[in-house]
Order: sequence, then C-alpha cells, then structure tokens
Amino acid sequence: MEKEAIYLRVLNDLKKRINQQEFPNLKLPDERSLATAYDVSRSSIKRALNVLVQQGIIFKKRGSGTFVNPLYLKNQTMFQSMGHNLGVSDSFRIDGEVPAVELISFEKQAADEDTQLALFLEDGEQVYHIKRLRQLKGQTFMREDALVPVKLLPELTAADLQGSLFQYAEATTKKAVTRSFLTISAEPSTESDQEVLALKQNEPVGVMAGIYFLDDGTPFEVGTMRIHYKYMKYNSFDSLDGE
Amino acid sequence: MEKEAIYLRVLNDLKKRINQQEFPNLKLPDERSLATAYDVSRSSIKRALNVLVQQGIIFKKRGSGTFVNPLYLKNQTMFQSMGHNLGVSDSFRIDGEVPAVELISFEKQAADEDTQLALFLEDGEQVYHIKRLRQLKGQTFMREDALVPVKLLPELTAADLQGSLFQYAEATTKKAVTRSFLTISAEPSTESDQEVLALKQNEPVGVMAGIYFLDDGTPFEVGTMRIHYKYMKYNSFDSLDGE
DNA sequence: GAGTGGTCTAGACCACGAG
DNA sequence: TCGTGGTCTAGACCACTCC
Repeated sequence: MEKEAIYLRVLNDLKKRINQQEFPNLKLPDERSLATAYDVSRSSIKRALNVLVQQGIIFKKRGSGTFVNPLYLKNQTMFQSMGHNLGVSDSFRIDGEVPAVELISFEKQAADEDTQLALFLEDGEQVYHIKRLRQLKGQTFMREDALVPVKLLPELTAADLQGSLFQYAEATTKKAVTRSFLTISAEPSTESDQEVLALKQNEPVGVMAGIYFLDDGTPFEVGTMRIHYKYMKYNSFDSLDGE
Repeated sequence: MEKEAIYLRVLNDLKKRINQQEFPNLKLPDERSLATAYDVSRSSIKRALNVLVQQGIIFKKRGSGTFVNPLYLKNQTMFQSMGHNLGVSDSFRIDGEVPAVELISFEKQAADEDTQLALFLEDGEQVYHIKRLRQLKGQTFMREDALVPVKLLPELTAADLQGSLFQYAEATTKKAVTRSFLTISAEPSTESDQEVLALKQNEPVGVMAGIYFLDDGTPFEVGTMRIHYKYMKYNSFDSLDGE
C-alpha cells in the first residue's frame, strides 16, 4: 500500500482550511512560509496549490500572492458537480433516484480493427458488446452501446450488467475508472430513437461518444450513448492554465 | 519579454513528433532518455509529459512506460479543441478559417436578479447585452447572446464587437479569460433558429450556456450560444485524479 | 529593493510491471 | 531483478508587483 503523498496531505489540509474560512482576507501565506509551516519543500507546496488552481478554488498572481477564489466560498454548490461527468448512475441521478437498467443484448465478439486500436487490443482479442437502456421513473432516456475487453473482466455475467459496470470493474480489478474522453454532439432522432426514447419527429438526441480509462491508463470501454435531449446536460469546467 | 519556457519547448516538440507519427509503436522513450536527448532535467520532461497527459494525448503506466493515446492519432480533429472550449474563434475554426461576426444588437441595461447573482454584481449595476451571429463560409452556425458587466469594459463600443470580445478584454484589462463553466445540452430548433441557422424542422440546435471568468476569478460574461447541430462538437477530457 | 510566484536543476528514494 | 514512472528535496535564478 502506498502511503498518502505529501502534496495530497497538504492539498486536503489547505482545502479544509479554505472551507473553514481560515483566510478571511482571501490571501494565503506565501509559498515559502507554507513550506516551512508544513515542513515540506516548496515544490510540494506548489504542487498542492496547483491542483487547487486547476480546480478553480484559488488563483495566483505573480508578484502579489495566492488568493482564494471568492466565487468558491460564495457558491460552493457550483463547484461540487464539476469534474464528475464519469458514470451514468452518478451523472443522471434525479432526485436521488438511480436509473434502472434494461439489458438488451450481451455477447462476446472479436474486436474489429477500430476497436482494437481504441482499446489497445491485439489481433483476435475479444470484447463484450453490451447494449443497454437506462430508465428513470419508467421512461427510457438513454440507449447505450459499449465495447469492453473480455480480458479485463473475464467473469462478467449478464446479471452484473444490471448494475454499474464501472463499480463492478472497480470491485473486480481494484482499479477505478477515473478518466474519460468524450465527444458531445447532437443529432436529429432516428426512427428507432423516436420509438425507444418516446421522442417526437422534430426532437433530437444528444450523443456522447467516447472512451473510458482505468486509473492506470488502460482503455476500459469505448461506447456511444444516445440520450433523450431533455436529459442531456453536460457540465464542464474549463481552464487554460499552463498552455 | 519572457523567453519560452523549456518545458513548453519540449512540449511542442513532442507534440509535433507525435503528430508526425514518429513513435510508430505508440511508445515514447523513457523520461530519463528524453531528459538526456533534450539536454534538460527529468523534471522538465515530466512537466511537459504531464501537460500532454492532461490533454489526453498520451498516458503513462508506471513500470511500463509512456504511450500515445491511439485515439489521438486516429482522430486528431477530436482533440483539437480540447481544453479549448473558451472562445468561439478558437473552438470553431475550420481549415484555419476564423468565423466572421455579425453584430445584431448591443445595449446597456440594468442587470436583473439572476444576472446579478451570476456576475457577482450589486443592485443597480449595468451590463452590456450583446447579440451576435457567427458565420463560416457565409453560413451562420451560431447565435450568441451575452451579458457583460459594464464596469469591466467601460469603453466598449459596437466596433469592438466585430472581433473577439475575449481578446478585447485581455488587451483592455490585462487579464485573460481563462476559465469557464458551461452547461451543454440540445434542443429542437425554434422557427427562428431554423431561419437564421438554415435548419430543417427536425434538425436540432446545440446549446452551450455558461459563465466565463478572468484569470483572477472575476466573472466576466454569462451567455448562451445556440449552435447548428453539425457544428456542435464538444470534446471533454475528464479526470478524477487527485480528488 | 523586497516580496512573491515561475522555472529549472541534479539527485535521491519509492512503487509498480514485466520477464 | 531491472526498467519505468512517481514523489520529494534543497537550492538557484528569473519575472512580475508593489512600495
């Protein structure tokens, strides 16, 4: 077991102190003082601070100092859901209700060339092809089509697909799904979209296509979700630092 | 003038080499070799590599090495706007062509309650209400509706709105717009959407609504963009690291 | 000029993966 | 065991802001 990194200890402590409004004038001590106070190197302080900058919680001004983002303290709810667009059961929860799952099909097949490339597979390796629907209050709001390498989850059964695939993977492989690369777009609904998602002809679907990675970088799933447009809400927090 | 940082030089060179497919097996040299080859410290190499990881272009596996994300080479256009969803002129560039701007209306008004909240304004403060269209090759692909505090840009004129508002702000205030909080969704097109964006009745619009911030955390703009669905491509790279 | 953050270095030791 | 990336240190010098 890897012990907690120093910069994470500093990070969490600083976050706690910020939340407790321990810096009433919104100015943090300078980096060298923090290094002395925590008895760590300035580099470790910088690393912790940079994560907080990345999360929009603080900002730095060269020559002046480091400051808490006033927006963070005044409107923390806005920051809570950010950076958490991973996983249907979390993102599409409504009133605390977790979406129901309907398994449409589940089969092993050989990975085609594109899939091999995307999932880092060798010739002849197999993937699960999983088609599912997600429902809230009896209404289907998402069609999901996913490909997952068989070798990552050799014991996967249809029953496991009634719940969260990511949670199953985390329990089984001891590695979390922590990264995703998604392309989000919109399209007119097809006839079959209209039927399954109860859409009118002029109503669109949101499309989220992408790849999900385990925390060690292993590609875990490529998939596409076609989503009833009323349920398609994607929140993003962008930052252009360090570019 | 600040000279280009070493890690940026390494970063750009590595990106170029990746784009030129100089690593056919998708594996990069190890960090220590790169440090020797570039004649810089390993820390600088790590910094450059970490930016590429953040951008989803490469991923690292401890004990194994550093690898190019196969998706990146397969579909680079997908990655172009990543981490760059700030600013229309950058995100919606096509073939290097910068979108043209058409100013529809531009007026000062009192901020209503929601706007005050979003932009952190006091009672009675004024905002610019700006409506613009964006065009590529003569075709309008976006309707933009924005609110900006007057006090941030007291000298703003209609002429300035023919170009990038963000660039104007950066030149005027000496602060860059580096952060955004966006909600992305899709809707059926309205009749006026169909007219302005040349959409058929069943074709949708993408909607991107959000707040933009200066790098010191000041809210700069709240706005909504209604986008022709074929131009709506939002790429996101999510990471739950260090949380 | 003093204070503060930004960049960079050289090297040490740790943790993980593969053979 | 070896190669690889991860973390951390101590210190140097630079660039910007403010007095």
